[in-house]
Amino acid sequence: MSRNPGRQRSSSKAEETRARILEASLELFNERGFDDATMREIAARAGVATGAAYYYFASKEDLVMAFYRASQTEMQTMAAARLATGTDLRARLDTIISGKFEQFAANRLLLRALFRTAIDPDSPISPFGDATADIRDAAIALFADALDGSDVRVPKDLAPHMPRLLWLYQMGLILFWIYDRSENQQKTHLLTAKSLDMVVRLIKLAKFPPMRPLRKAAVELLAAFA
Amino acid sequence: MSRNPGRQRSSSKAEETRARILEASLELFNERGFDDATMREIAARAGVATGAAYYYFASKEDLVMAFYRASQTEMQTMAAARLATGTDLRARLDTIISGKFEQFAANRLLLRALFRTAIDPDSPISPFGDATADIRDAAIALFADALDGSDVRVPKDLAPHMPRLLWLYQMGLILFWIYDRSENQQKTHLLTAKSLDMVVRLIKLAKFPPMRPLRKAAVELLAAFA
DNA sequence: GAATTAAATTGAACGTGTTCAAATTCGTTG
DNA sequence: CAACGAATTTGAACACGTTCAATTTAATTC
Repeated sequence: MSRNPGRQRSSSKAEETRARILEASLELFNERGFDDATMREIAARAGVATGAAYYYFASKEDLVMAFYRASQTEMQTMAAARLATGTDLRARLDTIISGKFEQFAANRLLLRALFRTAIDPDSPISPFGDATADIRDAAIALFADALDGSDVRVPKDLAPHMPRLLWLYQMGLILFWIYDRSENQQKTHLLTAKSLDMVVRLIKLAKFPPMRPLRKAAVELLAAFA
Repeated sequence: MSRNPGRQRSSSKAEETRARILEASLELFNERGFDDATMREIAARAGVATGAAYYYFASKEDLVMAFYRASQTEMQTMAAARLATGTDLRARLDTIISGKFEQFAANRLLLRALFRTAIDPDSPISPFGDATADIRDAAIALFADALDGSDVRVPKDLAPHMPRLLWLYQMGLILFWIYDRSENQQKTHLLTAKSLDMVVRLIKLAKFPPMRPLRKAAVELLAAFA
């Protein structure tokens, strides 16, 4: 819907209406929270009728997803640039994860709403669902980059699963962030720092013989759920 | 509201109406799922007007919470009984975890709805919130029992954190179960079996020298978030 | 440039969860 | 037992997210 119609340039008029609705919704979500912002009010602020919002967005939740998708691409370019230098794995992972939290910080109310609906498997914005596959793949690819450009050698059997595993780890941190009531979510940042140490240490340990049976079990498990 | 009014016995008439509404809601939630069961239909099946449901329950979600509260105590006592025999750690953990899934199985649709509200940090039934501390502590104590009665020796520094860690692991499995669309949730059971192998292996490995720095880091992290 | 097709926009209407003033039931009191 | 008041029950009404037939606007075709 409204994907570039291919006629003229990029159908500027409609594109602008869509942008106005999205912008109005983000404002209201962050002002009042997801539940207390009404579609009627969003449409009114964007200067269109109620139904227009549904012409451009499938649902109220879809507005949040549009924001999420937009911020993911922004993240993409941001991280790609920052990832250009340095080979230290911990620093590279921190770039991605802390970068994401920086982005999240400004839209906490909105993202809490996102996660609440996202947790429902039937929701189109479930982070594990089909509809968000593109976003998820892009995020996972970022971790693959971080690994590839680093000086750490991941065992061959584990390597193909590692990006997905790191993405899952990040999701866990985000879940913690949702619950984190500490000022500026410093608890999350502390957890990120400390757990990142462990994660990197674990990756480096993975290649040594005593870890072999554990690693094999892990790989077998990961393969079964690919 | 409607807590024992203290006059006569337990105000049998009202109590029965309340029970009828709760029963009707559980039926409909499991028949159609949370979203497709309407309050009007629930009230109709219970033989009362729509508003009556709101006299006894604060909201539609509160109906799910009422079920959760009722079934929670049953869960604990059941698992405790089964834990009486055997010293194999893996078997003991499996008793707790698989036991929980057995009880979950009958009310899958309903529990999915529950989780949706529970994930909201502001919800009174958030599994990480203050209001559910007693339930959570009981569940964690169950894992402490499983460890204590087993033949596996957990390193002293790690031991006090282990029950909470296992509870967290169980929460992860439950999250997976929520999403698991496979028949009879066999994927969850496969994941439980395989990951349980890894968990037990990791616990047994934890005491060996090469793991010491990693273990220390883990303990430090756990201590910071106690 | 008129006719035709597609895109964009409208706002009333539907079914929902929830609220609430009014009506009813019921135990208690005088 | 009459009367009072609290507990219970009712169903219309409200605001919401969402849908959709109808209308307007823009683009394309001949």
